[in-house]
Amino acid sequence: MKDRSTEENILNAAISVFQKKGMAGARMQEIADEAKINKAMLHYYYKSKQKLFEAVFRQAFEKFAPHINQVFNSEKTVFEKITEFTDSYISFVMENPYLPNFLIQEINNNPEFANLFFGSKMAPNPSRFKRQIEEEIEMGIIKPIDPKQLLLNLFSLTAFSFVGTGLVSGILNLDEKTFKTMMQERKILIPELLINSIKK
Amino acid sequence: MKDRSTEENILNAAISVFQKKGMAGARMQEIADEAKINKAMLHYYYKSKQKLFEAVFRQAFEKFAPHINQVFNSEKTVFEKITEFTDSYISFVMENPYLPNFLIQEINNNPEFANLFFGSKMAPNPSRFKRQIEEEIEMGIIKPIDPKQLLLNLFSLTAFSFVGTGLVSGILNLDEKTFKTMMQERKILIPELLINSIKK
DNA sequence: ACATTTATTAACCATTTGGTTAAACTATTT
DNA sequence: AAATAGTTTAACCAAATGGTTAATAAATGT
Repeated sequence: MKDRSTEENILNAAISVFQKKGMAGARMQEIADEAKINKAMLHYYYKSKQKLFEAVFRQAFEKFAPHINQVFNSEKTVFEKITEFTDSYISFVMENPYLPNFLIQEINNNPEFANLFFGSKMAPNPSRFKRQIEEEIEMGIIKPIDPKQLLLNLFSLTAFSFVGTGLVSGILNLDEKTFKTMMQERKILIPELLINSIKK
Repeated sequence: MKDRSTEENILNAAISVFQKKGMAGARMQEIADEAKINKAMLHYYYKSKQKLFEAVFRQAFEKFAPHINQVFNSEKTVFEKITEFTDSYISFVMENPYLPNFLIQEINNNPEFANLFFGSKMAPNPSRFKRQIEEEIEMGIIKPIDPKQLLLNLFSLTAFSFVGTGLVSGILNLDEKTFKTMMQERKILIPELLINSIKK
């Protein structure tokens, strides 16, 4: 952290606190402390906790959406998309480990609010990808599958480890180092698993 | 809900509220309202919010652990375990949709507290299952794999849909009915996917 | 240099929230 | 039936929390 503007400092502190504790668990005072400024500044730049939360949520959503859109809207083949998504998404999440959990949590807690984002232009749209799957099935490249199930498999396999870190590490007895090694291995393992299951 | 004892009513109300809103988001007043009793009763039967939360967490953990132990400690083959876990776990979670998310969330938020449970006797222990995998590999039934990765795949594919319901439904544009249909389909789809990937 | 706008702070305020208390009400015991 | 123990409630309390204010400091324009 360099010598950023106050407003940026606040947003960064808010990202850190909100993503770890969620809307309900976050405290304005803690955000102020982390940003090393007076609590009143939070309200000076962002009117309310809700508004500040919205800024954090928007930032998270905008960081996350491109990874999905890469799958939905690029020119690559399905196999390439699976491989590249897995790799880039795992790398991304390892550097933003709280982000997927934060998005999931707050979307679950406040569906109407989340729909503002799913209704917007930047919202990922799966229709093109669905068409692509149908085409590749017809061309005999991949076996018949429900595109939704394939996507759900892809998202599950890549995201769950991070969302459920604590539970997973608890059940499997993983320390942090083992966990990270496994995630690197999964960059190969997941595409292998998914591609093998659909290739003809 | 019949005409249970007050203490049971409180616990049920607490389960409902805590599982939906988490420790931080839950309000004692809301639990009292849901149990249709005075807020002081919560403290009469359970000393504090923390204690009440612990009762809810314990109940959730005790409901959840057997599904894992079924995989870890039964006499079945690996293939049978994959099939049976998927089926029973998806059924279970469809009836307790907030439970996995609740566990994951609170374990992430409070790892030291969670370790009390992972350290206890009822805590799932994967060592027997790991040995079984090694044996079946040696016997030529399944391909060489890391047991931890197999388990992680199994848990990811079954649990993520429920933990990330909102996000998944948002991205894939699912209504509740489609979601439920897909989950039924996954009882077949997931074992197929996993077994095919490891059978020799 | 002076005035004006912008940024920042310390002190406050109102509401929410977990928790307590004293009194009332309901069994249960003798 | 009186005494005792257990249950339930309304009213209350203190701390935490989101938010405001008024005064001050810093920057900017003239």
